[in-house]
This record gives sequence, C-alpha cells and structure tokens, in this order.
Amino acid sequence: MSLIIYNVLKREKEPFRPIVEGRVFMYVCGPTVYDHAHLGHAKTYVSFDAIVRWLRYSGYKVRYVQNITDVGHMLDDGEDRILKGARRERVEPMELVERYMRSYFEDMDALGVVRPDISPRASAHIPEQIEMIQTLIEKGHAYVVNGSVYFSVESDPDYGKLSGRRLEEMEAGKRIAVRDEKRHPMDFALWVKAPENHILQWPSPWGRGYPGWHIECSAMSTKYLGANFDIHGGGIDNIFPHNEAEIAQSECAHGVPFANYWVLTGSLLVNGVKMSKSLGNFVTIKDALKSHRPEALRYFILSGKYSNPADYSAEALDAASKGVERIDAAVRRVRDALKHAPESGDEGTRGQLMNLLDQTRMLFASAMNDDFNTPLALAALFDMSKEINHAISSGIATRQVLEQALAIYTELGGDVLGVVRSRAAPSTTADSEREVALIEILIEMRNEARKARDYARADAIRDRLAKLGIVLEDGPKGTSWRIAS
RNA sequence: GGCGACGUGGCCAAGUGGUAAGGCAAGGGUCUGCAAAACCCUGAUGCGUGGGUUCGAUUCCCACCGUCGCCUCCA
Repeated sequence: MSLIIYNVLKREKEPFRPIVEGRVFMYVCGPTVYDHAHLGHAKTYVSFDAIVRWLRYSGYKVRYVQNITDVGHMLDDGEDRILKGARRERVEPMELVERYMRSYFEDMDALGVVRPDISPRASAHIPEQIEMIQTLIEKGHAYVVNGSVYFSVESDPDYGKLSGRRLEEMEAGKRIAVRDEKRHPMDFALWVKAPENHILQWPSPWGRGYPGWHIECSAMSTKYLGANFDIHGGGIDNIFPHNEAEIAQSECAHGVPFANYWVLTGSLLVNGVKMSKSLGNFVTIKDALKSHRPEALRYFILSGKYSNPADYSAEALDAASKGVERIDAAVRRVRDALKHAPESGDEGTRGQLMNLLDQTRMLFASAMNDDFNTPLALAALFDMSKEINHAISSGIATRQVLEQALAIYTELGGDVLGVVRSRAAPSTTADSEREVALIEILIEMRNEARKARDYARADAIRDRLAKLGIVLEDGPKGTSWRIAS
C-alpha cells in the first residue's frame, strides 16, 4: 500500500515518490514569534505532526525542518512585526523573540507535537540569505535600488504557478501603494535598506539593512534540505505571496525544482471567518488548554481533513472532548480486561477477532495513505472500539486479542495521531500515590455502605468524589475510578 | 474583478458512477440499588438549486445560489 498525496502544485493527488528511497526531506513554514500562538497555528502544526508521525510510522526516515521567523516579516506600513511587538512590550527585539519562541514550543510540547528536527531562525541565517540574494542578482533575477534589493517577477516565467495567478491579472487587484523604486508592482523585497536608527540591521553588500520575509525560507530550506526536496508544507493562507515567492527565489537561484510536493492546510475559522491576530477573534492555545485536554484539541483538529477549513466553537471543542473520552474509555476497558483475561478461548471466535484487528490496521493505513485522511483513520478506531467493547462484555476477548487491541490503540491512536494518552495517568509522585490510596479507601468504604444497603451514604461518597473530578464506575468485577476529562 | 476551496441527517464530518462511514446530540431498551461506562435499536428516499450525460449521479458536465480563503498583515 503506497502513499498518495494531494499536491497543490499539480492540483491533483499523486503517488509519493521520495527523492532518496526511504527518506523524506520536509519543510513547513513556521510562525513569526511576536505573540502567543492560537488555535489556528495549532491546526496547522498538529496536522503536520500527524503527517510526520505517519511517515515515520510507515518507515520513512524524515528530516523535518520548521523555521522560526524572527525578522523581516512586515506589516502593511512596512514596519517589522517584531519591532512593533518589542515596542509594545518595551523589550529588546530579540528578547521578544525569545519570549514568544519559548511560548510557542511550550504550546507545541503541550499539544504533543513532536519537535522539528531543525528549527532554524531567520536572524541566525543572514549570511545564507545574503548569499542567495547575490546569486539572484548575478543571474539577473534581482536588482539593487537605493540599498534595497528586489526580486524581479518578470524575470521568472513560472511566477504564479503555485497559486494559479498571472501577472497581468494581479495588477488590477493591488491594494498597497507601490514603492515607486520597484520596476514592476509585484516585485518583492529580498533585502530592505534600514532607516537610520532601525534596531534590527545587518551589514550587506548593499549597505546596512535586513532581509525580506520570503527569502529566509528559501535560504534555510536549501541549507538543511537541499535545493530540491520532497515536501513543503504550510497554511493555505500563505500560498500567495509567501509560498509563491519562495518557489520563484529558489528555482531562479538554483535552476532546479524546489519542493516536489506542496501540502497546505485549510484555515481555522470562527463563525465563518478566519481566526487571526488582526481580527482579534482568536483563542490562544494556552487558553484552550485550560478547559480541554491536549488530546481533545488534537481530536478536534484531526477529525476533519487537514486540507479543509474547520470552524472553531466552544461546542465543537466540547464535542471533541466527548469523542476522545469515548476512545479513552475503550482503552481503559481493554486495560482492565487484560488483568483477568482468559488465555485461551474458542478458536473460531479468536480468529474472527484477530481478523477484525488486522482489518482495523489495514483500514487505518489505507486512510492515512490516502492523503492523510485522519477522520477516516479515527473512524477505524471507533469501529474497533465498538467490537472490542462488545467482545469484552460477552467475555470472549482472550489475552492475545486484548493485547493486540491495546497495541493498536497505543501505536495508531497514540504514536501516530496522539489522541490516546500513552498510558493511564501515571502516579509517580509521593502525593499522587497517597491520593490514589485515599481514593481506594473511600471506594472500599462506599462499597461497604452499598453492601449494607446504605445507599444514601454510598451516593454521598460518589457525589463528593465527583465534585473533585473523580468518577466512579461500578462494574461486575468491582469499582473502578478515573479522573474526569 | 481574478485565482482557489467548499455546500452531505439537529451539529461536526468521511466517501463513492450502482444506491450514504464515523463522532456529538436525541429517543427507546439491556445492565445497575440508582448512576456512570458499555452494548442493542431508531433516524438523511436523499448528499445547495436547476438542467444535462448515463441503464443508473450525491459522485461526471453546464448554469445558478450561498459560504469561505488568497490577491504583498496572519499557520
């Protein structure tokens, strides 16, 4: 079974053929770190996390590079976002960058997003960017004006191939006053001359200045992945001008194709419009994590296709929490059942169940291999849960079956999608060990009350524990407990 | 205006030229002292609207309506 990817560059699904057998070189546009990350960022990076995890699970050796933009990302008025943020918080630009870069990694760690293999910073790759700009000038694709350097879009016949735009058509829609030093209104800055007292500036062959936003991704992806690499990812909202500019710069400088596959994620919407900083309609990841488990946020994101837009609402997140809880409950039951599972059972039944589990793995794999169809992959886990629950209820699940089911939850639900916690909440600290013991004492007392038919007392214990977020569940084999999600 | 995406049961969301996965919510039932969890049952004669192609379309084509993204602020 082989992987098929929807390639935005071709506008169609195509089989994935890596440049080097067994390896994947992948770049994803990272955040500009001038403020806390919100759920829109979470959608993109959780989506790519699932993609990378699946590639690795499939046996590929992946090098995953995701940049940190800490210079060069301009606002409409030409001011650098980092400088504006630094002024707002009255700190050094690099202090601001450090603050929000840490915040970003904290959020990603909390969401269980596996860290990229390399997280290069734009400000740490100024020489590489300058070198690339020089190459572009030498090859006639860029020109110097008053200490700034612009990329000449007319010098690139392929310009617009990713976003499907043509230069002639774009001129009509421009909304920004064009700097008259540009030769063509669509030309974009590779290097910007710094005003006198500009805080962020570096020496260059063209005088002191700072790099444009797009060139960093070209320079850094080339450095760590090569001029031609496998997959380039990002949010669809950056398809133009950013991704388009990356392609133009890279291909004009190196004369080889840039990324072979373009994988872009749909935007996160709120009430039908994009969640964004500028609209102020955003929910930070930190805030969302105050009321929802990371697995619930991941489930919310992965229950739709990465390429489609998703609509955020508090209700949607609640529904996701319930969904993830259903899987969790099933995993708990399997773990419990494993404690007293029969070693052997009816051979025919056992074979049927093992078949079902194989089927689950197959369905999951074919879903993920079909352009990373995570919602369909999740459905495979739900279908399995239903069958396994049934098998446990009717006592026909043998140890072998349960172990295999648990392996599926752990590997596919946990390692690949990250919606199943890797194990039951660990109780490693002294405090929590004591807490567990106390809960067990209370359960014992309650069960004594139940035996004595003192239900008022039994219910009181259950209710009070529930208020603390501890849920009791009475089963045929005793009472179990869990922390409410 | 240009480019792109989308419109599937109350909500979310897969999918296919041959008769609609899954989740949430709802109703009924089994289990339980009561719950919880779990399991069983119920629900779109229809997949934006109107045409067309076809033996047959939700799936292909055309038109229209609506929503969203991008067109140098944003993952």
